[in-house]
Amino acid sequence: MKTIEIDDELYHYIASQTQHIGESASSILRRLLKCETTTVPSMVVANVASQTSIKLPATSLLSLIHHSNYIDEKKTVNRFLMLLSALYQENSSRFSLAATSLHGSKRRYLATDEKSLIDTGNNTKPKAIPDTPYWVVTNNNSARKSYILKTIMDNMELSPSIITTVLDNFIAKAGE
Amino acid sequence: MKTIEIDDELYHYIASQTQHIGESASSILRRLLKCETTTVPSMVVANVASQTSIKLPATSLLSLIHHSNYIDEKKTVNRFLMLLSALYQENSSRFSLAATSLHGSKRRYLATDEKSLIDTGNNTKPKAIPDTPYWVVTNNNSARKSYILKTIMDNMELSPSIITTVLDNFIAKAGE
DNA sequence: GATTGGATCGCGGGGATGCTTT
DNA sequence: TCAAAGCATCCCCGCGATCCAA
Repeated sequence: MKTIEIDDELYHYIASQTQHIGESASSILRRLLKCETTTVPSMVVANVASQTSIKLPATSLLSLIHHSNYIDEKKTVNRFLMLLSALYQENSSRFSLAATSLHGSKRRYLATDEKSLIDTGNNTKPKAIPDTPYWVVTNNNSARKSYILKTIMDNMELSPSIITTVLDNFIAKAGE
Repeated sequence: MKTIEIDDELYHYIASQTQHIGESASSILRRLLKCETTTVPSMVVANVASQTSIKLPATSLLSLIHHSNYIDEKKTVNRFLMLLSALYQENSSRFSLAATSLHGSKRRYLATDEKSLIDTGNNTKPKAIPDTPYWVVTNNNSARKSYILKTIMDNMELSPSIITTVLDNFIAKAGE
């Protein structure tokens, strides 16, 4: 362990990015420094929010689909996970609400633990949604992934135009 | 001013991102936390070069292997391509020199066109090195990929300690 | 016999397709 | 019986260790 000194403003910013009670500074920083990767969203939102103090809905989503990490990703699952992660960053409580009410006839689609996804189906192939307490079912086709995204976005009450943009983009990339 | 505790590895990573002698932790962190950009390797080199006008050898290489895009990448080929790309950014003329003199008994390993790699072997699976005019042969084991990296780095006359660091890291990740 | 290099083929992940259920 | 929705088997393809050739 090492100690570093940082100014108050920066300190508060970092502290505000805590995702788990008692999370260490190292853990928070590692996540934030990953921002060049997938997690742009949370940063972007945080920055925009602190600068404008106006809520700009779906900022992280829209920036994600224009971000090279997303654009260059050719596996549908990975884009799926990125979008879910961004949705969670967008509004974690609405996301949670949307998540719990979503399921198929047998399968649960989202949960905060791997096991309940494994237990409600065969070969569901659950994957953790990055920077999120959630897991998603993954063994399904692109149409269903799209459906899961749509349902969550609808429940989160994002604007219809944004939902359309995101889905059209997702489907277009999936079918090639 | 506030004090935070972080683990050693993270500390060294942050320290390695210093751009001005005596730069404060806050300053470094603010810069890193804004880096929503992506293309760190080439970016880093360009920035460092223009700001300091001192040649800092292998900066892009070392930052690459601490970068989440590299760390999180589990496919050896992709890390291989990233490293080659960083090496080219480092010094394209030395890279070119090193590239042309490198081959196996039948196969050419690097070329500026796909065809000559296909033609000098069966199933060579050439891949383009990102942000580079070069292609590499890919259908080989990790030991050979490592050998290719080593040979190029040696020919580019990077410092032995850097070469060791990069290779140890590459091999460690490959063997898991 | 040992070493170096080539490239076949085994393994694992992704997700479309086809079967099952409602 | 037909249609629609949902599940999960199974095919395909990329990676790269292993084995074969030089």
